[in-house]
Amino acid sequence: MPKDHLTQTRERILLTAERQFADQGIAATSLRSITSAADVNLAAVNYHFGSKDGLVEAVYRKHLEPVNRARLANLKALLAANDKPGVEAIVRAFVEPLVIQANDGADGAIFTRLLAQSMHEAAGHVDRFYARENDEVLQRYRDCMQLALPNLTPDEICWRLNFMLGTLHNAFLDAGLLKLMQSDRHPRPEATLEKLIPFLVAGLTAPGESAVAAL
Amino acid sequence: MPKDHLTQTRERILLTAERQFADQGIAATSLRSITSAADVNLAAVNYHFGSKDGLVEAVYRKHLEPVNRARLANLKALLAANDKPGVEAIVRAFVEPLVIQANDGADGAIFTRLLAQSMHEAAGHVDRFYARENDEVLQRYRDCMQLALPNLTPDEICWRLNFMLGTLHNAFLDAGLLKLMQSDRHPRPEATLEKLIPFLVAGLTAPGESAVAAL
DNA sequence: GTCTATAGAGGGATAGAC
DNA sequence: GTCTATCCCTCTATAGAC
Repeated sequence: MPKDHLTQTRERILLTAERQFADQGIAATSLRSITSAADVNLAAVNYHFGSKDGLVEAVYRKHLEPVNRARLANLKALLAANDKPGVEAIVRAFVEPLVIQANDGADGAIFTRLLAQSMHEAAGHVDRFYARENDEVLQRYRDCMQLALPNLTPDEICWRLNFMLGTLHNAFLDAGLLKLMQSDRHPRPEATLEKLIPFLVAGLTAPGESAVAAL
Repeated sequence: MPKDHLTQTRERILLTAERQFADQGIAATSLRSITSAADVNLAAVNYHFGSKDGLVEAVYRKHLEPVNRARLANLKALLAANDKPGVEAIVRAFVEPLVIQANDGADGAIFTRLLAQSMHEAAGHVDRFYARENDEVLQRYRDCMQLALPNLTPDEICWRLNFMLGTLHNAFLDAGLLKLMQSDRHPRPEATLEKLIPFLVAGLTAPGESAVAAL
């Protein structure tokens, strides 16, 4: 019994929704707009996802869970192979899953754009799910980063991880304002990654307060 | 004839709007919500601003124009005093107006949060105004940054300015995910600035492609 | 310049037939 | 699992009295 295309409707909604959410924002996207573009019935959203919020959470879960699983696995492997990993290795362990995700089929790159919005739509739908999902991952990376950068205070580590997240999310936002300034319209995720790594590594390893005070 | 409180209604709308836009996002904020919180009549928005879009643009104009004026003035002063400014000086010239703005009265800090959303609501209201307003400023800073970092390709300068913008906007986003990780709930803008500068300067001055190729 | 009242569009959700 | 039809709500914008 092939069940494959029994879920076609559900998948079509999901694919169309993530595209429109990323393009227009979640609040500005109506279920009617999604279902008509996906060529499915309006009521199907509520049947398959319960509500608009349910659909939003499904979109996030679909993409965010694999990324965070990979981040945790990478970190574990890194710590198993080396009891004091370098900063660049840690950054790559965190960022590469996002690049892999961005290259995953036609819809992967769309989600990276959506991700950039997530930090701001905090007041709304995502809030609890998104924050909780990321919290564990960030705590582990914070601890590992502290190992790699013992000269920085825990406080400073938090600041810099926070900066890194901001940089990261905006970097994949379809090049942000970059397109206003040059010709390269749609950089591949790998190209962005290779520009990003030196910037992040240098920022993270910059001399901190204690180093300045030591002068 | 004191005209001061003849514009009270207009000001109240503006103040309430920027707060709610920053908290909930523009699309998710209704004129009803604004006018009832501001204790003014619903129709007053259309009288004073023409439309919701008009109100949005007024909020942006109010805060963004002074910031960008200061950025251009700072850059001009910097180039007048020194024909090859340092990276840190350039970064400060760009970022400090934002900090000053964030400390401007009760509503300044609110706008910095709104600013972080602007890169993502591009599809909507702000688009043309916000992009055009920032474009000139960014071009001048790009040119100046190229002077300070002659080893980087123009392409690389653009990437890094873009990264800087992402970092910057998220940094003032009410500390983003930082609050999940530690106790310091509402860092002052100056505190954020001092953490931010070393991160940005290090990232911007990191060795680039040409430097790597030279090895 | 401020108000009430309402037009007119569009939103999410659901009941019930198939 | 899919569809139509519809309920009920909220939204922006405006007309017109004061």
